[in-house]
Amino acid sequence: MGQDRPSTDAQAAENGGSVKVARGPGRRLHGAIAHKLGTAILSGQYAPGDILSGEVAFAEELDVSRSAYREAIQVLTAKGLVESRPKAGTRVLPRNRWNLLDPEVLAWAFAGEPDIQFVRDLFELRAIVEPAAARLAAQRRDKNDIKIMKDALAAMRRHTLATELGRAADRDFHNAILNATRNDALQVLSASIGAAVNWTTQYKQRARALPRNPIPDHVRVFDAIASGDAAAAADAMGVLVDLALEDTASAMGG
Amino acid sequence: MGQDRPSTDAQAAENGGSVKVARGPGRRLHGAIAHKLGTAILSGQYAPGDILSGEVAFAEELDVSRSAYREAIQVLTAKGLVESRPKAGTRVLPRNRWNLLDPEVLAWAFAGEPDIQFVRDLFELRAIVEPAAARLAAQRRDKNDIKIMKDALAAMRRHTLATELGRAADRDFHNAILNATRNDALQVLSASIGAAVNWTTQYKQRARALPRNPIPDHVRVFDAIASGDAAAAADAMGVLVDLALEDTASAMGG
DNA sequence: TCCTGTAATATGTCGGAGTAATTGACAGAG
DNA sequence: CTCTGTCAATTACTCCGACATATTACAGGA
Repeated sequence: MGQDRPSTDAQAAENGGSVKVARGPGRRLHGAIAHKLGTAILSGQYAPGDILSGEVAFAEELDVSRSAYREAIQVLTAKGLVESRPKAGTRVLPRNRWNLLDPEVLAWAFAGEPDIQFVRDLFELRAIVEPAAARLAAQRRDKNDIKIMKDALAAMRRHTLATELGRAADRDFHNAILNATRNDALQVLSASIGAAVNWTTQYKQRARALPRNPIPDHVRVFDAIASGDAAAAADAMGVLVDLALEDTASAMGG
Repeated sequence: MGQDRPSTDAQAAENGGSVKVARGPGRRLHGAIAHKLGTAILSGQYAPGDILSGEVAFAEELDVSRSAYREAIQVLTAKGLVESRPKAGTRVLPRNRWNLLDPEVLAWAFAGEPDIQFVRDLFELRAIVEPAAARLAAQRRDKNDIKIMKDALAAMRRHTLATELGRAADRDFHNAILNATRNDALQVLSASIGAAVNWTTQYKQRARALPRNPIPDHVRVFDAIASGDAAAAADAMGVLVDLALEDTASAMGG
């Protein structure tokens, strides 16, 4: 069920501007609108301080009802991207008000060409958080955590990282580490950053095959956590993050 | 904060159970609804997996229109607290889907009696992030950053930390450090955590006067950053966080 | 027992009407 | 000329009632 009714192209001849929002399956209309506006803001198409058209005008331009449009605006407001006030309209907030760590915002940021500087910031944050997470995991993991990590590692060995199974195993491995930290805040944060950073992996893969075998580095992290060596775990994870940074940088920077 | 009386709101009278949502000035109705439901979820009043009443029923119970109720639900959905599906209703998502680092979610978490374990998690994360931020600030600060920090420090000396001016100066000081990191992601994250952790300061203050003079510790951080000594900056900030943790723990745990 | 089609139900979407609040302009006082 | 208070216009906000759509649950048949 792609396009609803092209029957209204009569008005296309009239204004030629009604850009209907594409909505995939399982995706609500207001979600699609939020995605469209969110990516537009994150890509810089709307700059902080800009004022969006009035509700009625914008909703009509998108060919949606005001209800759907407003619900989308509430989503953007909840994520700190915009702010609406009577008489003043809806304006894009300054960048430091954005919830840049919100998973959906991160997805919007990586929907188009991601800002190099922002990717650098995320890697920097990851280099801070992930080793600390590994340290905590080494201190708090139990038998069950170790088993899950071992299984994931085995799956990574079987399937290469180029396959979906392999990437799933990689995610499982890192998630197991996060679970072992017993820290919900750290867990949520690290999962978001990890997912976002892995978006860049797609570009990297597209450029060329992975030049390095990632298994040994993962094994080093696993051994340190399993043996309860906190310092070694933080160290090994730091190496892992650094390598990912190098690969991504060389793939993006040229 | 809110005088939300968890009492059973004995509405045995004829008003049929309309528990009107209180909405302060500058606070939209849907925002008030989101706040009410958000705090209810964060406080455990609704557990993950629970299904909220139908839109029509719930909206009528709150004595608001379905539109306003729906916009509030969109806000909660955007923050990962709930998920709505046709015929299935709106259910509370598992805790690991919540955007715990969203400023508004943090505010909701601290609206009532905050969960001890969660506070512990936040302090742990802060102990990871803040020293790293101080390290980066020491490496990247410029003349202007140093001037702002120095001014804030002077203001902290003039006004005690018990006054609003003093706390504002403290915030300025820490914000100056974050700005000096030149890392947007780190900035947003640290600002959220810092604000949330400072909520606990209110309880701490209420319990007893601050037992320690915080100025010398702040000076140590400032000197290290100003002189560009990254390791010393991280160290001094670590001390600062540890001291805050001790104070809060003794005030909360006894 | 399993599968398939059908019906019920709650969310999703729509359009319009009326309310409330903020801003910007204007007039008057200092 | 500047400042302050009031007023009006504009805009988002809220409410309402109806219809569309998707998903679940149940009943019927293989």
